Amino acid sequence: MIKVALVDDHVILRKSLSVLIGMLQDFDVMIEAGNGKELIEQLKDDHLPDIVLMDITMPVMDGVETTKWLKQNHPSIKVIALSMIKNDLIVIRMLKNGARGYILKDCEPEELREAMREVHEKGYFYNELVTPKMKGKNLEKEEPLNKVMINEGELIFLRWACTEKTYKEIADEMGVSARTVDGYRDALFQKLEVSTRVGLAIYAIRNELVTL
Amino acid sequence: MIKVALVDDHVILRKSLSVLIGMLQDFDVMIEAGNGKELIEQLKDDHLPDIVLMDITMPVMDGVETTKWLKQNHPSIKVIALSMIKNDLIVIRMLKNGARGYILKDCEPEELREAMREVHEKGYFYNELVTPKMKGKNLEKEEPLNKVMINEGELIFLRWACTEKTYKEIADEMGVSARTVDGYRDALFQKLEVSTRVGLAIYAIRNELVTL
DNA sequence: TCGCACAACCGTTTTTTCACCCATTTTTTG
DNA sequence: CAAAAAATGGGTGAAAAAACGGTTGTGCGA
Repeated sequence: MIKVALVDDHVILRKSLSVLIGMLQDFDVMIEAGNGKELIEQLKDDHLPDIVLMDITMPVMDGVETTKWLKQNHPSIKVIALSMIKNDLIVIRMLKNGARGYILKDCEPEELREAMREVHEKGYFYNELVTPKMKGKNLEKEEPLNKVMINEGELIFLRWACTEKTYKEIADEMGVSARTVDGYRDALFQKLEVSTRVGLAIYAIRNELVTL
Repeated sequence: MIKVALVDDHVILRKSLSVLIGMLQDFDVMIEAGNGKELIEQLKDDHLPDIVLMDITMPVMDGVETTKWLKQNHPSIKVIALSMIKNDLIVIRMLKNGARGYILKDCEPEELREAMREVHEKGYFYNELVTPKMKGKNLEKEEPLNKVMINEGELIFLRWACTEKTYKEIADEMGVSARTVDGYRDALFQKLEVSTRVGLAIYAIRNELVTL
């Protein structure tokens, strides 16, 4: 029996997915959690899941943070990202933090089953979403995996850009000069191919870079 | 047997919810659709569902549009809105267009079951999300149901506000003067209690007023 | 050690956004 | 019908955002 944990903030999806997986041969849902923190609280060292199906956008503790924590504290647990969106940046962020696969919420149940089986047997599941990101890359190192790689400062700024604060106020929050913030903005305009602050916010939301 | 149709754009949720509902006594999922248009295409006059569980944010044809269409073309079909968010405005919009109930995606399966049963037997399911909106109101009439009632022009503007267009360009798109657009903006700033365009966009997205 | 790339920083100019003031017309309502 | 409310269009000025052209310092590899 392969032990599965489900982490997603929508009860209905969690419960019904639990039923669906429970019907599959060889799989047993042992943990359900509404966010990363709830998952961690339920983990017991002598009774860990083999696989975690992890949503990305969640309150309290999101999928990226939780995957990172699992990699450090329970590296034997294999995380599969379960996301609503198809986006290079978020795929890379999850893989870099230790996810073994990345599938969409509108995949067929059969693909989900195959992903869980492969991850359990081979340790990874590389579908067409993941493969292009793996071409001779070492995910452990900080390499420029993608032209659209956003660095830490830019990411923090991007999240602030989704608020009503002015750039000046964002600069204060981040502890850098207003001009530096302008630089982040200009860099992101180029990388993300947008030209307004609304464009930034929409991008961040669409790519689950912010918790709304 | 109560015949149920599921309309949601995420295959996994649809399939697993279908399994969950199928396990309940008296309920049978006869239609699954990824959006309103798919639902309509599958409807046959001699074999209609009793209940439709309707997601709100969907591509092609969203939950509000689809509910409105069903009310006009198949008033016997009872729609229950199934949403991710708890928000007065979207609750009212769904009810005004004919929905018989409104439940959240993170409710317990038991509440879903109760909602379906009540809607089928009594014609409506009013939980704590809906009741406050019904106090002596006639939803058929265009009444000021709420202080935060957005009119049609403002709603169209609000959707444009989630793009990279300037107000001038939005005015051209809407075929009104730039000043009128300013008026829409100022009215929404007050009603929605925001003060920047990013605030508008975030509100619209958070409340599923736009299809991202 | 010499560039090279890149992040952080700075200043200026133009465009857009926002906050006030207002008038006119249409619709709603008592 | 008359009064009230809502929708539309308008102007000005201050603030913010965006486009542009720069400098400096640091790390890294050829």
